[in-house]
Amino acid sequence: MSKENSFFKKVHDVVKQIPCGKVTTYGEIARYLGTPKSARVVGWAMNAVKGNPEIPAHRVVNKNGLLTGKFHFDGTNLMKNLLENEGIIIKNNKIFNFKEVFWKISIKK
DNA sequence: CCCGTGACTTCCG
DNA sequence: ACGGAAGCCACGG
Repeated sequence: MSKENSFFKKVHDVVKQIPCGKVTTYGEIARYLGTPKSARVVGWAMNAVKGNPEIPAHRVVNKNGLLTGKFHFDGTNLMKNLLENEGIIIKNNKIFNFKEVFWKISIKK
């Protein structure tokens, strides 16, 4: 209950609302939450949700569109496979059409 | 309260 | 252009 207001919960909530075939960045999420310098915490929150199929953490990449968390899924091309499955082009662990699949966070509460 | 950790980001050389 | 280092914030112990 108390944790419902935690930074993690906010990150989880945002990531869960990422539309299919779209991706976003840690910094964008952090900035949306009001803490643009807490991008690392966002990534850390991803690790906390690792194993939750309801949270598409594979849709969250770094600012350069690089699949930095790829090694955290299973150490293989799982993350790449999931993204490609949504129509996202991955080139050398990086999103080729990053700007095309980039999702601007705009949640209405 | 202090310390360590981390899937980032930015600056400096 | 490339690589290394520092800064950053939140959480757990």
